[in-house]
Amino acid sequence: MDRFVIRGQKRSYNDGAAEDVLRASKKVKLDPGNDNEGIKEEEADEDADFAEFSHPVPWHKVEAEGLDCDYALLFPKEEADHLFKKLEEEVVYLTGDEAKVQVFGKVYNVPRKQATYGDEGLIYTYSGVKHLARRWTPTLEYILDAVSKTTGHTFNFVLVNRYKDGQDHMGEHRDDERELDPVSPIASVSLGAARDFIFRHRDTRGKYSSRNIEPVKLKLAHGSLLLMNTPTNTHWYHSLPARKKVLMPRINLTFRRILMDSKK
DNA sequence: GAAACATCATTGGG
DNA sequence: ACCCAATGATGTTT
Repeated sequence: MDRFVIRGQKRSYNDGAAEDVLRASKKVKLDPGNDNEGIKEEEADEDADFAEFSHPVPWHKVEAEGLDCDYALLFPKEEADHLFKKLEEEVVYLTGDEAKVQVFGKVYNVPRKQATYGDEGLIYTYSGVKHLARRWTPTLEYILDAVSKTTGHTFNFVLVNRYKDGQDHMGEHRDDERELDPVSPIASVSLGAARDFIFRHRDTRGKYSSRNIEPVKLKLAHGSLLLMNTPTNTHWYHSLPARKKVLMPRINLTFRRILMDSKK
């Protein structure tokens, strides 16, 4: 299977036909089995959308007030299958105290598995606990490379979250840690079981919310890439809700740019 | 009708 | 001021 060789291989969507594929697929439904409001089917400025990326894949703009995301299928199924398997072999998840979180005085296991990888010396803070990033594995480096080429952005860190089935989930939060580069997008790669992903505007939370803005609901497919651009993460919370009918695992990689010498 | 889902209030130490 | 997860209540959807 040499086409999965790490680095230096031509990607299947990068061949001569890519431009035609790109033109042909103006509108891809993210959630064909579900006719809901999930994605706004905007297709006004395809050219503008694609122009900013050096590595053309068919992007789909997801927009709302203060929300700006781009969604694309980055890896074809075969390759996504392979990458998932390799990550299952390579990724070392946090255990023990590092896999626990304290909420209202009680200690819980986080309802998923987490790992942090990145450039040497990078530290990620989750819920008050600092985690030293492990060195990149070959597969993570390969995916990092694909994401960088596709988005035109560089990243020096990835948070890996593994959801063993639909019971595993992540509560509503923002990725607005102080150590993150505020102008850099966050790139979220999904492998394995497709899961619902929900954005909620911060001003719609709670009983006496000041605004009435519809949530933005996506289904993150196997092999997909969701780019969350600024200022999405300052105005919108997101969550990965439990879905009891999902029986298979999902691995999510969120690539970030962490400021190295953050003198605050 | 039952199960799943959605939303809110409640719980506090760091 | 905010974050993090579970639980119970209540309402809605499938």
